[in-house]
Amino acid sequence: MEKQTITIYDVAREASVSMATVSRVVNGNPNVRPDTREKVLKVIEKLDYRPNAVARGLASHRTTTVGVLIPDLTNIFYASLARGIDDVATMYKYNIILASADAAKNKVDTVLESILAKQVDGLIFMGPHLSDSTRKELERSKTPVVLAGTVDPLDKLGSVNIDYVAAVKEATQRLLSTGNEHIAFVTGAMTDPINGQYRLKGYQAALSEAKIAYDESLVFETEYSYRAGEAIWDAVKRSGATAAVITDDELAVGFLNGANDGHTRIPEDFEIITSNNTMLTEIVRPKLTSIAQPLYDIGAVAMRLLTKMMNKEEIEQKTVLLPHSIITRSSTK
Amino acid sequence: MEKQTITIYDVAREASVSMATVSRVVNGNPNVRPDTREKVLKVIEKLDYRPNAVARGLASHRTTTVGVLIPDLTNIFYASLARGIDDVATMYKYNIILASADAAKNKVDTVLESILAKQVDGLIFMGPHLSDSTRKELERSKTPVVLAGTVDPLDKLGSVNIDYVAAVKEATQRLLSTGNEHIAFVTGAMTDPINGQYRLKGYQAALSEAKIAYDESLVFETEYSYRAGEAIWDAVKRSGATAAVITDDELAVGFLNGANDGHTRIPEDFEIITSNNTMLTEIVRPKLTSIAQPLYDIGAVAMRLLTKMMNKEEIEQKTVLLPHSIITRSSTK
DNA sequence: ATCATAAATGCAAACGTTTTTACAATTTTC
DNA sequence: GAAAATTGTAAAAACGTTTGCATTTATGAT
Repeated sequence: MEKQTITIYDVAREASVSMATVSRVVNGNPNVRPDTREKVLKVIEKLDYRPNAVARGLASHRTTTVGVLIPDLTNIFYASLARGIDDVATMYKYNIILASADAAKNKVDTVLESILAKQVDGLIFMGPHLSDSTRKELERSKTPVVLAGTVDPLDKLGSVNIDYVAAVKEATQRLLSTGNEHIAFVTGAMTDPINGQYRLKGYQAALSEAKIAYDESLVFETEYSYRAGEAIWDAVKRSGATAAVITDDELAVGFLNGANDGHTRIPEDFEIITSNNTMLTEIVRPKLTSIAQPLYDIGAVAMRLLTKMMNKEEIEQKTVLLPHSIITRSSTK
Repeated sequence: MEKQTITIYDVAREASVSMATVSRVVNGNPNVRPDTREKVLKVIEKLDYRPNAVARGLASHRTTTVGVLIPDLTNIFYASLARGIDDVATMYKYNIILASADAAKNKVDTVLESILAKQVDGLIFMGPHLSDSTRKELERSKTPVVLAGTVDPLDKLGSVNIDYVAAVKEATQRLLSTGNEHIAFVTGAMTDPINGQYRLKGYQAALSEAKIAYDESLVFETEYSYRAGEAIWDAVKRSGATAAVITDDELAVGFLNGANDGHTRIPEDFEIITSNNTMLTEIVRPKLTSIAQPLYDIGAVAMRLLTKMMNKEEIEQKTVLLPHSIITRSSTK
């Protein structure tokens, strides 16, 4: 009663051809006469033969599997990217080994190791921070890697993003344009390059162009979660800010509700711009003005880029910047 | 420059032992003398040897990989289950091959086939409906399967759920208790057993016990999405209902905002109970009263159950019902 | 010491494919 | 009609492990 599997050998025998020929048929190799192909296909059908991907992977050194590292499955931002990744992966016949790796918990390297052991053909990395040890691990494995929705400050790996500097600058300018002089910047860990090196720069650039002094006490560093947003509202309000650029929707939504529940009127008394334009921005009241990133596309393009790398195709540019915009809703004047 | 990999053979040679011994060391087989183990470990360290999981899978017929089918990654309900699954999988050293398979698009069987080809040791199936062809495919593969957050009307496969009949019955009773006589039931496809056979039954049971005639025109069948909720609000309102039981949070949130934007006061003029108690219920205003399902746990327990099946351990019961409750918030009186 | 037993190791055959090589059969070319 | 080129097929060697079995070495009781 054990898994008695039909192998390529059974098919070969039954069709009176060699295993090699069956393999060719299965893989669409043109060097097979139409009638033998036909004959083999008949037998495959009859025996209901299914190639074993593991054996195939061992023999061919290709597993048609890619690893995907995601910090948090339940964060809509990452889930949206993942959907783009998944769709394109399926399109190109790749399976995805997904692993969530909370950077905070130092799980990344362990998880990565287990994924690499599975001989994935490529890897997509989401999440804000790529540690040195992770980078080293990746290099040693020589597996093609693309970052999705996160930057590589060393600019060595493939990556797909929007221009975070410009986006945050525009968002800040939008708030400046309605007369705000004290604009808070609420974001995640500054050690993440995307925050500390890119977004912050955009924020500062906008202020500087408007001849407003950068005030560190208006920068709030917290984590990306609803609760964190609720929690930080009071502090931001007390800082004297009259508007905020927030870099994550869950955070922004928590923040907004903190304001709502504290009876501050949005946008009359306080304006908010968030950054990811996920469904959340439309669910809350007032709806949130947001930087619009093409989330699905970032994932999709990242995966597409990865397929090229895995095929060793020529890559015109390994850092792709997708367009962004600002969608005005009701949390700004 | 090609991937010159260190194999078990290299380690064996360098440590002057046989491959078998190295294999034993790597796999923690106790039949190795401490000092040889030590010696081998040193060499492994020195050569930075990493076992190839594909070869391992071929030789041992175990891949330490499980397949996970998810209908929609961006639906927080499923994402929450997935997180539970992922955590437990990691705990037991399994990797996850994740595939999203929109049942609507008939992708399920194709995707499933590709996953099974990868020789996964087990499979977790989410999503409301298990078609006959899918079921057949699963049976033929003899792969252990657990359904998470969905029922098996034939009661053949493992599954982890709450008692959907009781939960919806209680939710309906909650609405009856505040005097509602026309309660709408807003849900997904009735062809999905979880809706047509379980939840509906709970709804009907509550009505019947309250001696209220079941009125089919109060049952609304739509899809699980924010837009669908917004869209259906008017129809429900026009039906004369004064309250609704809704079986998906995104749907409920859309519905709520439809009501809000149409200036119906919740809960004064219309009461709502939703079903999944995701973060969304706390994000909207008024916050939504909800059936509370232990989402993370459903996923976690499902994965745990699957590990037992994969180990061929004795299973006390293959259908697990986890406790539920009703969390009262502000969308009910 | 001696033998029986148990523990540690090695040998070599799987595992189910792909891929290389070689050759036979066919087709093309002149 | 022979030589050359092409095509179709088979045989066998990888791929990097695990594992059953045989063999060697250690252990302990006599």
